[in-house]
Amino acid sequence: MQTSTICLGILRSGPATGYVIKSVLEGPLNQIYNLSFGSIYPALSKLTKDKHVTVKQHAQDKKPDKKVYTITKKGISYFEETLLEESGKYVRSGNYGDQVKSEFAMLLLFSKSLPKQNIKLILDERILSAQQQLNLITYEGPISKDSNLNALRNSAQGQFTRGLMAEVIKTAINYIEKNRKKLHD
Amino acid sequence: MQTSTICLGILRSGPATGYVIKSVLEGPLNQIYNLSFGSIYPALSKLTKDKHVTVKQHAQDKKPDKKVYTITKKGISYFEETLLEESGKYVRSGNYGDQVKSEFAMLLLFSKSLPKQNIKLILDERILSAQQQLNLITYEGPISKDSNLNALRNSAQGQFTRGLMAEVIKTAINYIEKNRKKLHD
DNA sequence: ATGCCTATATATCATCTTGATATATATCTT
DNA sequence: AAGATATATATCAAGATGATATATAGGCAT
Repeated sequence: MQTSTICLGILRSGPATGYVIKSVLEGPLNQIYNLSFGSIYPALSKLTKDKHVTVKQHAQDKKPDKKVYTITKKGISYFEETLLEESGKYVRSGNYGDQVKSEFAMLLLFSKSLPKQNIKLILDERILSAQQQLNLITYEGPISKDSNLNALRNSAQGQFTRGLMAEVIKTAINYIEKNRKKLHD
Repeated sequence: MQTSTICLGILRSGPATGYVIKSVLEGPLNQIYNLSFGSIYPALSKLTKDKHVTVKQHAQDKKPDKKVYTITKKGISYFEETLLEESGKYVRSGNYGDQVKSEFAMLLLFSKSLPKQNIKLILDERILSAQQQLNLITYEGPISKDSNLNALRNSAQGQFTRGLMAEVIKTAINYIEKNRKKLHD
């Protein structure tokens, strides 16, 4: 999915800065998608140029201007058309699809080459890390002070998606706890 | 994890061509990791230059030579050192970690903008696709004619990793079947 | 048999993404 | 008072992707 489409989808729920878009991706949408500033900022510039969003610059002394982006009617139409046209190609991708890059799984696959004590530590840390990620996804407090992006997270779609990711993480934790002895005993 | 490290890890189980390395990643290691030829071939060239692998060229008439790569003792040492040194940083990454890009989950998150009939079709296709991926992971037949890469897949580590991915996929299928009505009813 | 698809096999490259780094201030914590 | 964290944008080298090109063999359908 193009970075600009992701930005439009998030901006559909309310105006936001590039920084807030990244925060949403790292917080409640953790496990689902992530993007670097190096792709978010150019995408927002392109969207502005194409009139899919408007930008209001809040001048700030000796800091770069804070740029709040708002989706336009043209942007909403474009987003909805793009999503419908391209929906088919996202079915066979994603985190249990064909674009996976699980460095953790590769590490376990190669773990015959690691001392058993290290494997134990790695699995302990992984379980802790997964539990923290579970907390991030299930967190229900406000995302950002003055943002209505909570709506996206709390919508039926947001609840469904976050619930799916939460179940997947719980399954992984249980599996590791139940089967870890095969790797270090 | 660097592409060269992945290649060394796979070559540890037996000599292979770049094409076979990609096949392994797409078959039994589906869901775990994937790489394009555009990164595999340069990695193998660099590994050859660094004497971490040797290459035997099988001349083929009017075709590019078939290049079979074999890991060297130096390559094995380098692989084991690298894996141990960097193991810590792979714990917080991966397919339920922080480097996720689930286009499917994003599509569902934005699915309020799609006609309900399309959502139904998307979910049907996704379940089918997930079941196919499950078949790929659990497939026990030979990977490649003359390769002992089956050993990697059938090792305790291979079984653990593939079992983890299989459980995750099954959880996702069950979750979608149980909760899909929230998205299109 | 002729055409078409799939598998085997390497190579290249424009375009995009990442992860690091730089810059700057406010606010919270110790 | 110092140090860490949060807010906020921007840039860029290095690496990865997805498409495309090239070439042959084998299977299978018409």
